[in-house]
Formats: sequence, C-alpha cells, structure tokens
Amino acid sequence: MKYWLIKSEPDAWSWSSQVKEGSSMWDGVRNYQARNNLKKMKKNDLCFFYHSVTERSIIGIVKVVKEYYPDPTDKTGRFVVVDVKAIKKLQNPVSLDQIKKNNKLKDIALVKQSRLSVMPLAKKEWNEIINMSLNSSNSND
DNA sequence: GCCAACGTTGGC
DNA sequence: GCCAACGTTGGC
Repeated sequence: MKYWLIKSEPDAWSWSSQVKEGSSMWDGVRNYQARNNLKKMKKNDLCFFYHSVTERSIIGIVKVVKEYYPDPTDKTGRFVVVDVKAIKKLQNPVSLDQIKKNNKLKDIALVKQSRLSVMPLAKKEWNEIINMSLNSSNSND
C-alpha cells in the first residue's frame, strides 16, 4: 500500500465533482514525472485530493480503483490515467500554510516542487496530515 | 545534445 | 492579476 497526493484546480475538477462521479479517470496529466508516479500506483493505494490555486488545501481522500492505462484525452499516446474513487472528506481541510509550518512535512514535494501534480507521500507524512485533519486547532507543531 | 524561447502552473 | 519557477520544444 502506497500513499500519494494528487492536485487539481477546483475550477477544472473539484472534490465535489469527484464525489458526484464516484469512480472516474484522473486525466489531463501532461508531465512525465507525474505520469511516472501514476504508473507506480497500485489498486487500493490512497491519495490525498488537493485543491490548488483558490483553496490550497487537502480536502479529501480518494482510492485507486484501476491501475494506469492510456489517457484517452491525450492524442500523443504518451500519458496515462488511473481511475480513482472518492472515499471520504477530511474532517478539516489541511491547508498549504499548515503543511509548510509543520516541520515534519517540510520536505514533501507539495512544498518543494509546487508544480508537480502527482507525488508520493511517505506513510508517516500521510499519518501526519491525517492527524492535522482531525485537529483544527493544529497550527503549530 | 545544448540551450534559448516559450508556455504553464500555482503561490502570492 | 502578476510573476517566478519550472518543464517542454525546437533551432542550431
């Protein structure tokens, strides 16, 4: 079981779209590093769903329900998608600000590589973010 | 194969 | 809305 974080601009594809659709393709990735991460995803891996730009918060959790296959929206045939399904919304969204302030999370790609849209998370980083989502008063650590 | 130019992303 | 950072493209 691996853990990931995937980003979307809520204007393009939001958490509520994901919930409404249930299981759906995670398409539109046009970056090789992100694609390579998609290819490493296994069925039942979990991903944080992050809203970029307007909200800059992790809002929910999705599960990989189908491993990678070619992205039908990509005419070059170079990129892939996975299918993901909304599992649950976080009790409290975890904002980019909170993540940046958390010393245990200072090395995650979300902070260091702000443009990467699909990134792996270590289990302890995953757990740390889960903890933060359970505790809205968690501003410092 | 290098690198300048360009386009895109995403934080601010 | 701006712009820095970064990835990609294409000319050489």
